[in-house]
Amino acid sequence: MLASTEFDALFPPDLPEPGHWEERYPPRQLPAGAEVTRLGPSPTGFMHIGTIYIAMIDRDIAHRSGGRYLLRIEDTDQSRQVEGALDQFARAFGYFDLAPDEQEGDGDYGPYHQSQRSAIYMSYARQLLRENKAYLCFATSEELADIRKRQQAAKLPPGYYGEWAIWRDAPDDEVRRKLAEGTPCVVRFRSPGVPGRRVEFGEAIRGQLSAEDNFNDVVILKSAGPADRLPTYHFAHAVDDHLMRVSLVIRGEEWLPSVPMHLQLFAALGFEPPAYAHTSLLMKQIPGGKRKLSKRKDPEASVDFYIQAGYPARAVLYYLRGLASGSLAELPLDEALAAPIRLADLGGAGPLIDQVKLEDISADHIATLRNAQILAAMRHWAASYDPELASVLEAEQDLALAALAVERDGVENPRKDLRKWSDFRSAYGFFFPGLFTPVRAGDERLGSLPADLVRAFAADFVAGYQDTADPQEWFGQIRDLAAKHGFAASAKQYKQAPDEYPGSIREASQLIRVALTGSTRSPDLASVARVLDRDEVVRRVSALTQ
RNA sequence: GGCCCCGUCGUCUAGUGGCCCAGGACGCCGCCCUCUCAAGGCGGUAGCGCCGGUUCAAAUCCGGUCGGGGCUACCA
Repeated sequence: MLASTEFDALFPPDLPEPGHWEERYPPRQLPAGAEVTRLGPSPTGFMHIGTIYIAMIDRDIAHRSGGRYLLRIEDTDQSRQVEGALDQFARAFGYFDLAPDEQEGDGDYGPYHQSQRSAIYMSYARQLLRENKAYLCFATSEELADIRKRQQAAKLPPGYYGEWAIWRDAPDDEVRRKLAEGTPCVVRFRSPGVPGRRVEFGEAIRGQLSAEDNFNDVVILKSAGPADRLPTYHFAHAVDDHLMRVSLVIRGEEWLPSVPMHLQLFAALGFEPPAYAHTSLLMKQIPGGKRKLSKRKDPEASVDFYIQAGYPARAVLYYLRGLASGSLAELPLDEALAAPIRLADLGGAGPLIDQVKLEDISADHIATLRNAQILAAMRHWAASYDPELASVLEAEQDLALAALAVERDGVENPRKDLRKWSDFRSAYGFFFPGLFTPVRAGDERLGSLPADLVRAFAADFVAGYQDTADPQEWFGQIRDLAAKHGFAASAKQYKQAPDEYPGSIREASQLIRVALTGSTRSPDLASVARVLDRDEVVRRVSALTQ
């Protein structure tokens, strides 16, 4: 093994000792039982909905226990960095109201970007080197690929261990020569594990687990520039979660297999390991089965998908909460959002994201909102995602409120035709003259009714139109005209002798419906007509006569 | 391949040895309401992966098996 001074020469001369960081980041003064949780997203693209899922759990557990929930940006892979990712993170936290208690610029345990913590990682790596708990490895990617190939051929576990760990016990002179040549190297952890040995550890969701101990000499410091070397996830996890005094690490299940290795790292560094909870992965249904929601392939994996479509944040949170804990899904939304999430209630199996269920929940939620609340949310959403609609809503707020009141105010079961804000245009857009194009006779939406009949009916309707507030009376106008123009009085009657009528009262109503709403499906016509007001009704039905 | 996690209706789940020939929600189907939708009401469809074992009794405990998912990078 090289002398300490030789290792020291690999790092900046003024690099502090670990003790410095221990003092700089003292244990937190928190009540007993308080949990400190952390969210560690990587800015390698849009935020995954699973990240919001975990953030919700992180915050819930931290706050309920009197602890803190912090955000650490895990940007140790500069090559995968994506422009604008941080902005999107902020947008996502804002939308779901999951802002962390502590993050860059707001907290005593920063920096909260791993790329800015290089000196810290190097201090601890140097310490491990001096203690012979880590070593320098000069293996090239070609050599590593070759090792892997041979291991595969020999049906051996892949990895850097035993005889394959060519630099683990390399002669000092060999190491010195490579160093002198300036050959790039990484720092590897000298794993104390041996193949076949088992370890046990507790896990907050799954209980007591056991696994084969890690015997892989994982990379802890990557080889990039000598000035500020960056750590791998594993090393950063141990160092940061210790120094940030995190007590509970909640992360995705994909990390479960590396727990034995992480435990070795904590032990080698002399750190108390945190408690672990590994949430099951959110899955997507695919033809052959299911797989984890993929950032690359699945638009619904992105938080932006939910924000753009305009699913209310509370509905999404409620849905995710139900996934986390089945009993919470049985509770009404407000109660469920207020109830605690217990780690032990989380399932071990990965749930399929069910868009239809989310829409049902969302529609139910929107149905409970007051018209003014919906309008406010709509305007906020439209400002970003539908500017034309935004300006219409801005100009016609009273009309919007009146439209939203249709079959929602003063009824026992309110309309549920809004599942997300982007539904508004198709469900309510027709109320606004600026968004409505009058329908003319011959339009295919009118079905098979002869154009002449449509014109005559519309002309009669306009001529005698009474803007009455009584729905029965209002529909009476259509009934009378339907009879006059030879429509059957009921669908049943029409069905019995379809050749004798152009249609029934149903088709007659449909004619007016299409004229007023541009659609064959709409809310109660009499109510719609009241909101549109007399002139607009006449204008729209008159269009049919042209 | 090796290691790890998981396995109740199509989906999310309740269920911690008798209360379960398995309950709820979403979906789907039917009926009712009805000027069309969205709803709402009523009814229905559908599941303990399989095989052994323990037990008076198993969805529940044990073993095996099969299946699904994850990990196996100087990505996180």
